[in-house]
Amino acid sequence: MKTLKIPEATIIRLSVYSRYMAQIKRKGIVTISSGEIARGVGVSSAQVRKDLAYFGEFGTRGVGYNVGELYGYLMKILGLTTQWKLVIVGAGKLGSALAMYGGFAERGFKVVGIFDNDPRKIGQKLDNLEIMDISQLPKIVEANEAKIGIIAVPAEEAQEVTNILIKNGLKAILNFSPRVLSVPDDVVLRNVDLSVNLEILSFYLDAQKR
Amino acid sequence: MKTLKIPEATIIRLSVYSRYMAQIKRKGIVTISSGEIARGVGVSSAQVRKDLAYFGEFGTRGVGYNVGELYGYLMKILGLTTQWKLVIVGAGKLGSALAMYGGFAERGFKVVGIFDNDPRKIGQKLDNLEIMDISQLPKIVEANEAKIGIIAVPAEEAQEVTNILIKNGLKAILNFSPRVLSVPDDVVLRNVDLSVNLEILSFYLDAQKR
DNA sequence: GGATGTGAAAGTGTTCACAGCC
DNA sequence: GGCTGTGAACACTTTCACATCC
Repeated sequence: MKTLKIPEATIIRLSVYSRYMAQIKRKGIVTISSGEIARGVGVSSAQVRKDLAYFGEFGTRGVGYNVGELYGYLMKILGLTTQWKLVIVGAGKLGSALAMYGGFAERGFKVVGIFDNDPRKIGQKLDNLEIMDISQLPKIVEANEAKIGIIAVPAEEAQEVTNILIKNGLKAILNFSPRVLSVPDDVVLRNVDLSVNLEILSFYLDAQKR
Repeated sequence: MKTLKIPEATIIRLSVYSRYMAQIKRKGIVTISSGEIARGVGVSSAQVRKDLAYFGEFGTRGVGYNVGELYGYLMKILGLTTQWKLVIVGAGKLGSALAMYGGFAERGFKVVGIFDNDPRKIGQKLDNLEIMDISQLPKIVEANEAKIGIIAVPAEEAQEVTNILIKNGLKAILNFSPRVLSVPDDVVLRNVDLSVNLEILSFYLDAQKR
């Protein structure tokens, strides 16, 4: 395998391809071409082949890709053959919804704890998960070997919570707060900013009128 | 104003700048340089200046930018001087949380309706909003002049719901379902895929071990 | 024949570095 | 002197087009 710098956009598409392959696999289709994948997920066929080429040669010339095999390769590339444990900090509307969201389990992520600092919330149940005081976080992270933390607290508390997560050895953070966070180089950070997404729509809607 | 093609990454950053300016403004700071903005949001100062230069000359050489003015320009560029009305389809965990999420109102977005097709959910209240049958959507969209639709239904129903939204004249769609949607050219679509984001973290976490 | 894998070309976005202005 | 605004250089990503192989 060559060690090139892989574009982040490629990783995003690989995740999309993998889900598309799961869908195709369920239909019982055995073979698929880059062109068919491309049409299914809305990119070019060359793009599909280039993305896959970063990681190896998975297809057969003149034929295409074996659906089951390709799915397996994609899951392995994405690191989804092991189950990742994650914790959520912030048990407001968003944090609670994320804790109960079924989509994570489907792809092998397991929520092992949700934390808050509001005494009125501590002890409440979300499905099978009890909201715990943030002071319990170190114990839960260690016991479950959680590696991913989700931040669903208000902007003002986001950096503080981030520091706690990092101190407890978490190496990946998904930030839902509308605040730019600083993290050390060895921690992966992704921002899912709901307002930013609406504002992008606003920009293009408004632009249509100009 | 020049009409260049503006990178989408620029729009995302403008949204981030605008929120940072709101924060700075609250502190009572009057003037700020591109370098200070850059440090605050984690980009380069040249990037800040280039992004702004697409839309005009807002600063004063040797001095910097007036915080209040720049904030106003950014809000105008982003189309946030008018209030956008939006509807949410899907009143599951995620849709319900979004309906009650305070962050939207803060930036001038108003949820005017939430819809589902599950009879058990119809009539239930989320804060002041009653969950309605999807058949009521056309009426609500028209009465409120809603322009934005949020999709929070399972993957299988996502394209169908999208078609309904488009038929009712919505021009912008925020898709939370893990499905690639097709929309006409005049409809703006953004995807917020929670699992994709976790899978990107998974990829980089796994890569650390290699 | 047909679809992959891949260098080369085109296109897009970011950084550099400095002229211009306060 | 200091900071903006911007053309030019650079870096990165996508598309093209075709040799390669089943």
